[in-house]
Amino acid sequence: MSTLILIVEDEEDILELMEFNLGREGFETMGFLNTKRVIEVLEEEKVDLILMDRNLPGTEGSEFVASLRRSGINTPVIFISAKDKDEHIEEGFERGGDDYLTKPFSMKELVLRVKAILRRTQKTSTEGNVTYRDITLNLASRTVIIENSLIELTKLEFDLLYALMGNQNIVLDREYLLEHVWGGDEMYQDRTVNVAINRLKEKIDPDKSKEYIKTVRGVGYTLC
Amino acid sequence: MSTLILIVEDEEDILELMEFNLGREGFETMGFLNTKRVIEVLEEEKVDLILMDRNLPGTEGSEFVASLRRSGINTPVIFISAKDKDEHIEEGFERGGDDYLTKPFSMKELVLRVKAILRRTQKTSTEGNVTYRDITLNLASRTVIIENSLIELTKLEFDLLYALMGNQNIVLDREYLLEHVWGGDEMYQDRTVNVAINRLKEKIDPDKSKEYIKTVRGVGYTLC
DNA sequence: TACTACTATCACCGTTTGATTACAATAGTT
DNA sequence: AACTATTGTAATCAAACGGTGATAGTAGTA
Repeated sequence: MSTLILIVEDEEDILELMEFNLGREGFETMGFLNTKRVIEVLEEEKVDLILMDRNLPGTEGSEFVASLRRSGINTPVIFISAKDKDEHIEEGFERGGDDYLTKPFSMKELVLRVKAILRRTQKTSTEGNVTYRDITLNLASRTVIIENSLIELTKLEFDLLYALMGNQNIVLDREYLLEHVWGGDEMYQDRTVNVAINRLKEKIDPDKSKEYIKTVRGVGYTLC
Repeated sequence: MSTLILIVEDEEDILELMEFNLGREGFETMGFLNTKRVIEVLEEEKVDLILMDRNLPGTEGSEFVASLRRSGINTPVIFISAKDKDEHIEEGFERGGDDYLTKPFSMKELVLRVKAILRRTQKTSTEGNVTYRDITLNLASRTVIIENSLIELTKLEFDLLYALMGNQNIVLDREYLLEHVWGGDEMYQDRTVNVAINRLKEKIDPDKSKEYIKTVRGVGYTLC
């Protein structure tokens, strides 16, 4: 899943330069010399960030963004402009810009500001997932997806699976699991882990064909 | 619920100037001349934004922020510095900064960048609508529309629903909800949340056919 | 094969947790 | 003041969860 950046900039050489530099950083870009077809694109494609020149012939870039906002499009925007007076900065921000670059700017700063904005806005979408083979855990939603279908786990089962998945290829002994999954000060028997593992196995692999969790006799359990 | 900005700046007159200008815009500020007591404050108070001078005597501001990030504190940061070379900008961003201001800067630009970051991070603080399935919240008018008809919610119910809708697919535990919805310093019981959720459910889905809010046993609640 | 040590599995049942209702306290309104 | 709306807390109930003991199973070893 790559990141798509839409650029509106009427100076063709600058546009190319921006596309080149962002492309080199692994971003996908779509460049436009004016705002004509931009709305259609925004409706069709999942655009992650817009770089918008404010000094466009015809429409003002900030006016265009303001109209996007009115129609409910909240894609983040970085304005680009030669104007560097406070009043213009203000106007740009007020109309829904997330950042501001004034020409001339270095390509390095462009890339850095782009990354900073994306870091802020993309959060949570990809972070917080753990994967092992065809199992995916999402920590935030506490969901478990196996082979594209949702599996229901109890809190203990989820925590247990998370402990195992966060330590792939490492054998976790019962003492460790009781400490980290069960936690607290209560004393439990080692056997408790066996039963919990068993219940977990039953849920994530009912027909026992996958063998996700391997028992290491005399030690503990592991995903490997 | 006001916005709290924490400022670390060793030049006392500049610090005062910043506090004055941000205060005038309705922000609460806490100023520090060094990083000594900052961590304690971050742990106690809900800080919305940090303004961090990089040229501090002793610790580098960016190094300090890097250590915050390592300990899991993700409060947004704007770096302030006299250094304006690319390499330093880069270092600031890489270490978890969200924006960068170089001295000398105008108070107007400071305020604008602060607002821009807050807009981005606090999401839809007052602007815009939030939707989930056939529920639409309007933050400005604090109204709730479900299936095209208006639903009356109390303040608490609205705030609770907003918290859930602003964190779709994320399980919110009771502690989080008490902190963010109830706020304040009072101590409430976890059970308080149950009852509030129950009342909210009754209003948004009287015949219990929609199942908007899912209970995650042992953890909390989520919209999913 | 026989023995041993460890593990899987099952069923039971106490504990925990959440839903729901009722009540009390408080604040806001008329 | 009387009334109403709001919301925290207590009480009750039902259900889910999970720890434990008993028993069966299995791998390792001689």
